[in-house]
Parts: sequence; structure tokens; C-alpha cells
Amino acid sequence: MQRTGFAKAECPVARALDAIGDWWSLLIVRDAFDGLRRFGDFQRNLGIAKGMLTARLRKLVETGVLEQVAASDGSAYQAYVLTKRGHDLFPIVVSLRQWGEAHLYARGEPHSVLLDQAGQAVGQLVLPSKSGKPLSWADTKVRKVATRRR
Amino acid sequence: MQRTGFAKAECPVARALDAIGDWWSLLIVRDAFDGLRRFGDFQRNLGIAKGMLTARLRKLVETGVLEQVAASDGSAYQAYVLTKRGHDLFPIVVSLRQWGEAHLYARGEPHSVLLDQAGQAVGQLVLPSKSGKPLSWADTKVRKVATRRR
DNA sequence: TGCAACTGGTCTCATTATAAGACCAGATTG
DNA sequence: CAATCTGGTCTTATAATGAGACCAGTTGCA
Repeated sequence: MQRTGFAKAECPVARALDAIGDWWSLLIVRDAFDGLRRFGDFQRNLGIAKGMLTARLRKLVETGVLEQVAASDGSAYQAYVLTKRGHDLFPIVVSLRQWGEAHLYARGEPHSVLLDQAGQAVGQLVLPSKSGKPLSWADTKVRKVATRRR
Repeated sequence: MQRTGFAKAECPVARALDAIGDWWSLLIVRDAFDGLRRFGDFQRNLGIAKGMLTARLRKLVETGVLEQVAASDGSAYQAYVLTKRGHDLFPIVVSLRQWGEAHLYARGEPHSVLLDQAGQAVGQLVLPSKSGKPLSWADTKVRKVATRRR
């Protein structure tokens, strides 16, 4: 049976997961944010099977997250770079990073850190409200789309 | 071959994906944010196979995202509720939602919306900086953990 | 120029994960 | 107490993944 898809879901979370919610896509995107651009760079850094990488890159290009361009070093090879849509994944990668940092490391266990241009660790993502106080899960609610009656 | 794992990665993004980056976990968490708590609720709402749901719930409980408690309606059944660690996934779910809303719907196509308590659609997640101007991908850089020399 | 190594793939195969649904014991309802 | 509901387990068929052989075109270098 084919893996269940959510491409037609009315919930944006489900559609997003359908597009980039597999085991590899967000790691490829993370590497792209880190400046990797060539097939071999991704393959070596992730230790991913080549066939998998080919399939994932192809899907990410189809989805408009990555774009294939000529390599900037003058060679005849191609590079994969983030599009606007790909750069918009930044908050997703950052939120995953911050949750992982907070909950998946033992005290003192080293991990990579996201820095600003001054070399300072960045703060937490926040969901602003009009009052100025950030919204938490307890302050929000999802309004579902009206289900078509029949 | 076993699916590649990232539980030991020094990158928090990879560890987070290892914990909750499969096809179903974040949808279960999304439903939990929406107030679903019982096995049957999740199973019906997601259309997930029961065996899958059993496995996913078990892993989420092991990871400390969900907790099994007695159902609040006085029956002998159990419920699955978000822990603190689970509630901390809120920014991840919101960032996925916002990216999906921005990029995966045709103009005018309906989707669910996240509202604050006043019934207003919430704003965008931001990564604050000292200057007050939110940080973008272009303003940040990952500092890797020093690789052990040998 | 000529050859070895590199690059970016494709293809095959063995293994694992997923989807679908039959089945089941205990709880609940009427 | 019989029927149904709940929360699972188990089996089976199919799809996805991981590992690596293989290959054509590109590049580096003697």
C-alpha cells in the first residue's frame, strides 16, 4: 500500500508535512542553510544513499524549495540552492533546533549552536500578540474549515 | 537495512527529527493540541492504521512528548495528553502551519486557521534580536561542535 | 594528450516500514 | 445478559529505504 499522503489536506500542517516531512528533506534544507550546494556535499555530509538523495532533491526541486543552478566555481556541474520558498523554511528548522536543544541533550552534552552576526546565540522564536506578550499553545485555537454538508 | 537514525547527532535539528520527524508523530501532536486525547479519536481523525498508531503513541510516550493518563470521563479507559515537552512542540507545529499556509494553497483555497483568544488570526513567528529587528536566515550562522581530533 | 580520479547520477537487491483489515478480550450500554 | 464499543494485537501485501555495483561525462595532472 502506498504511504498515506496529505497533499490535499485542509490543514496546512498536514500539507507541509506532506511536502517536507520525510526523514531527509529537512536535513538537506538544513545543510543548504549551512551553505552546502552540491550533490556530493549533501551525500557525504548526510551519509544518505545516492538514490535517496536523488529522489529527495528531485522532490524538493519540484516542490520549489530548491532550485538547480550552474555551479558557481565555473565547472560544468550543477548546484542546488534554496529558493525564496526554501528560505521560508527557516523558522521550521530553527524551531526544531530549539526543541532539540531544550529536550534531547544531556546536561553538558555538546551540540551545534545558532549564532547571530555578532556571534551571540540567538533567542527563542516567539509568536507575537497585540498585547506584546508572546502567545503560547494555551492562548490559541484552530478554526477548522466548514465541512461541506451533503 | 535499518532506517538511518540521528539520535546521537550533535545537530539538534537531526535529533529532533529523529524523535518526532516521521510521517505521523507531528500530526498526532497537532491533534493533541486540538484537544484529542483518546486512541479512537486519533485513529478516526487521522485515518491511520491501528498498528501504526499504537507504535507511534508508544514512541511518543517513551520520548516524553505524550503521557498516558486515566480518561477524564470516569471510564476505565486511558487518554494520551501532551506533557510539558509536548507542549514545547508548539512553535514547530505553528511554523509548519505558517509555511504551509504561505506556500501550499492556491489563492482562495480554504484551510484551517490559528486564532488567538479574541478570534484574531495570529501573526508570524519571529526570531527576536537585540536590535528589535527579527533575524532572518541571512543573519545567522551555525557554530559546529569542534570535531574530536585523533 | 592520455589516463586516473571525481561527479553525479542510475539500477538492483535485500531488508524494513507502512497500510489494511481480521481478530480478540475487557468495558460499556441498553 | 446480549450487543456494541474500545483499545489494542497479528498477519499479510506492498512500498520505501540502505547499501553498493555500475556508468558516462568532467576534471586534474603528468
